[in-house]
Amino acid sequence: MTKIEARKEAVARTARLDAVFAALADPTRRAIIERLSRSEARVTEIAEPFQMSLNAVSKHIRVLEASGVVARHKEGRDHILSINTRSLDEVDGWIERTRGYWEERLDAMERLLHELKTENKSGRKDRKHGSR
Amino acid sequence: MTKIEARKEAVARTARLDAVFAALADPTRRAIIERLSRSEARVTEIAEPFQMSLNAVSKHIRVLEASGVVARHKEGRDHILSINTRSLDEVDGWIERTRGYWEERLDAMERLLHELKTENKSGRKDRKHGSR
DNA sequence: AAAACATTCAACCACAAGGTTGAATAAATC
DNA sequence: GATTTATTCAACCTTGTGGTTGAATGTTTT
Repeated sequence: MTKIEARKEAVARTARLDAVFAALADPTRRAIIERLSRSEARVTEIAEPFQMSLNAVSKHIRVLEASGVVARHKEGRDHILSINTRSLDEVDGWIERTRGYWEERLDAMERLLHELKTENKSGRKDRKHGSR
Repeated sequence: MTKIEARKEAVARTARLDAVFAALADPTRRAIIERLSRSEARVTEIAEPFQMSLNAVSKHIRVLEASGVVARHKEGRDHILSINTRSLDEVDGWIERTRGYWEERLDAMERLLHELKTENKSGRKDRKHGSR
């Protein structure tokens, strides 16, 4: 990969992260994703539990689709939505990477600093994802 | 915990997720976090690499602070910023949980469907976080 | 105490976001 | 083929967001 290609890639990844994080920042959209994490569904089905108009939900779905978090395929007049977990992977990757740095430093300093300063701060931090 | 308390908790968690995801949706703010994941820093230090005004960066920092992703303490006229990974844990938790559902289903269906339908789609999906 | 520095506050602007309603398109049903 | 059903498109409104500049606040240096 050339330098220019690599730069393009990075820019694209940034834009994707922007879009996915923004998509997840709305509670309605997270609810839609949670709904879809259980099964595929049509637009109307998805809209049903919400107060707002069908149109509003349709717009939310478009945002999710544009961000790559949900995919759509048509079956006759129905539009069937489903989750695309690969986009979540990318976001999760960023979080893990960022936390990674922080925790490496913390691991090194924690015993030194925390043991010296505060004795009463209960046990080790809970490290969800092992390694790293 | 009473039902009402539990409801309040859920609402608060939703608001927190809103805030954290929104905070992470801006590339400048993610860059700030990445910067802080390496070491604490003052506002001016953080602002230095960016094109925009110091004021703009100051506002971004406030957003990050309001979302709980970064913490601030003052040392004289300097404001020292640092990351709070616990807020990232919460976000990560949501992602893992949501992807969890999806992948459970996928795990069950994947062999059936994918093996039957498409033979050429190379090996298993990469499962970053083991279990769940 | 005056000057320099670190940071925020306040007012403003352009534009995107989340919602509404009403009409348009396209497929299924009668 | 007329009607109902599923969904989007288009125009509009209000609020929030990211940026600007200029002044204000508080702290360190001289």
